[in-house]
Amino acid sequence: MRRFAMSRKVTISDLARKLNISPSTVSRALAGKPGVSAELRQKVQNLAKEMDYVPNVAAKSLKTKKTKTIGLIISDIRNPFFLDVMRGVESVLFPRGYKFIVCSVNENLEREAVYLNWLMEHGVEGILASPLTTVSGKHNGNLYRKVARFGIPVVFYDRLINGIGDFDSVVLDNETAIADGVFYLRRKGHKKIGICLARRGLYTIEERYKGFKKAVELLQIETRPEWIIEGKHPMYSSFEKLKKLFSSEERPTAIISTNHPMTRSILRAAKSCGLRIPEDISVLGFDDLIENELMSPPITTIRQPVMEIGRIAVTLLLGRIDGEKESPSSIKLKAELIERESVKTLVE
Amino acid sequence: MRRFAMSRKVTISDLARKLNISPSTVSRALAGKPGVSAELRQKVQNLAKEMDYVPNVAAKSLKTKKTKTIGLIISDIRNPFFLDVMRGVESVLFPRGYKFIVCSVNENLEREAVYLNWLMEHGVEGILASPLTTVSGKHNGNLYRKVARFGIPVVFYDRLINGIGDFDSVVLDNETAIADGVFYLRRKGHKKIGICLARRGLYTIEERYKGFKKAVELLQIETRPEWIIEGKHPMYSSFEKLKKLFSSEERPTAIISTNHPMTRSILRAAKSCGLRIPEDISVLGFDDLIENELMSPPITTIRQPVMEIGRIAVTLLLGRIDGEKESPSSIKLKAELIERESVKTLVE
DNA sequence: TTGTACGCGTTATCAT
DNA sequence: ATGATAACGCGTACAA
Repeated sequence: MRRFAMSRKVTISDLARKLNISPSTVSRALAGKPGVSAELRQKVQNLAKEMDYVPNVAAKSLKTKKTKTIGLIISDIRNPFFLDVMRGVESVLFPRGYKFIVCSVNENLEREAVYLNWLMEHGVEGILASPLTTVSGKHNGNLYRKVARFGIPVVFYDRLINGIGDFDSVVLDNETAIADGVFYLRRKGHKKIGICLARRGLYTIEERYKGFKKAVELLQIETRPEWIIEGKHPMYSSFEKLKKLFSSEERPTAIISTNHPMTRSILRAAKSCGLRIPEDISVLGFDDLIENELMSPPITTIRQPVMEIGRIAVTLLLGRIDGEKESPSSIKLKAELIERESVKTLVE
Repeated sequence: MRRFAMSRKVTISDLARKLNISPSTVSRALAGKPGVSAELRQKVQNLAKEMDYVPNVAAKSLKTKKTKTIGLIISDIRNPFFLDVMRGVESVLFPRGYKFIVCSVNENLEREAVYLNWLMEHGVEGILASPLTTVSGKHNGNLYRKVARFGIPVVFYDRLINGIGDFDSVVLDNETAIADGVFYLRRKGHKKIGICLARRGLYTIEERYKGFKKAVELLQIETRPEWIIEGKHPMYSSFEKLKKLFSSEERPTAIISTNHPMTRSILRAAKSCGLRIPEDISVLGFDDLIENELMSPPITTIRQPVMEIGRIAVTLLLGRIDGEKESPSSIKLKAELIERESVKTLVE
């Protein structure tokens, strides 16, 4: 099989020349557009395969403005939450021929900005984003607006930016999720409940905290400032505070987590303090990975429908890409409480 | 601040016209190339910012053949292994201004082929791949070769394709990893050892199996066909076989896992059979996620340097992209045995 | 230092 | 049904 050494890539014009027809006909034939006889089309397609023709997306998108690519902005790649989001996203993107660029911004505003600019330059057709807000309330809202003005639809998932309502979004009903958790604990007889806020400022965490406060007030449950553990930058590091709390006599009977890494911290801290679960302290986890089931004891947890979030968000996005003009939809999904064995039933 | 309604995107020519200079000068000014006076350059850059100029990568790459993008082929997105690979990859890509497209082929040959073609069309500058081989020995070797001929460098990570040596690669020294595990178990007094092969045919798994057989023979350790558990399609599903093995009186004293999902299956099966670890059976895990540490007991495991694999692979790739012409390097990394509490010390 | 002219590979428009 | 031509936005060799 002879083949040009390390030659120039074969283009539509090469095919055209070889067949003594015009490039436009080749283009039509390959694109499956009308206006080419069936036989000619066949010949073209055969030759294309034979000559290893590979279409050039850059040239194509210069003309059509389509790249069949979207951007996926992830707030912290270390959180396995996003693995499931990616699965959900991928499952609808692949069949439609879309690719995605992963942008892990690591809770860093500048990185988010850099990536947004890259995505614009790259010509992605849409962006799925879990946007960042710092403790001091800073965010890239204006940049997101610029992206939208630039003609690139954006869908927020998992998180929102406060005061920016003109985007589609898919998030968990965070308040209710935690409130339901508190109700559950109360039903199990718990009246002293603490909570671990993975990181102040984050949309999800603040929402969950709101739910906690509301429920606690409603049920007139005791809680104390020392029982509200706040994570700090970097995430995953409220370990020491937890140990201190767990060593104290004044600890609550149950503690609620607000995301998966935080659940891990809680378990680790309990372990290192020699506390048994649920005998010495009850734990209500957040997020549900397989490991929760494997633990001893298995962890009772608040499960969010993660793949669903990804799937719905990307479906919304593709709708916009296809020209959907409705006003923005704000979707809130319900969490589910998975009962296992990390919460003790207290006698009243 | 007046701004054109929903106007055409601003291009280099727009900037040029506004400043009464030529597009080429604008191009040079923006690209930081010599041949423009400092003041003019400033003026251009200011105007660019003011007018929200966004460079068009498609047009640029049509000229330069550079997209600042690579493809990352992942064999199964459900395996958290790849989260760490992505972290490693990202950590060296981001500072260099490269983006990456994630392609999860889900152990499916056709999907791998589809993605490879997309990546070629898309004009990625390089591809990082964990290539697939089926039980029957099929693989996309020829397609990978075509990609290479097409001028796109490929680096294999985690897995290789048998008989295809003309690519750079970064993999674990799988044989030694498992062999060392066997030695370790033997030192702890174990003489009846089983192994769980996550899925036959996969490069990594077969290599690990080789290491097992060699070590077992060398040490003259007893093993039986029933103690070699084989996963089947779909992955993660040798659960029933494990339960059968664990319920039998004839079970080994220790069992070795060959990847993370398999470790989970083992633990789950042991649990459902009421076996205590390590009293009733010792478990040597493979891969190390945080959860291993949180388990009761914490899992002794073979840890591969996952982020390193990603980091080295992408570094190799960027080298090729930069024109490195050396002959392919095959890098093998060593695993590390993390001793925790899931392996019992047997009296001799 | 700056401008002119062309081409990258493709598609869309208009003509035949 | 097919062909000719222009245009997408940018970089670059060459000219000035």
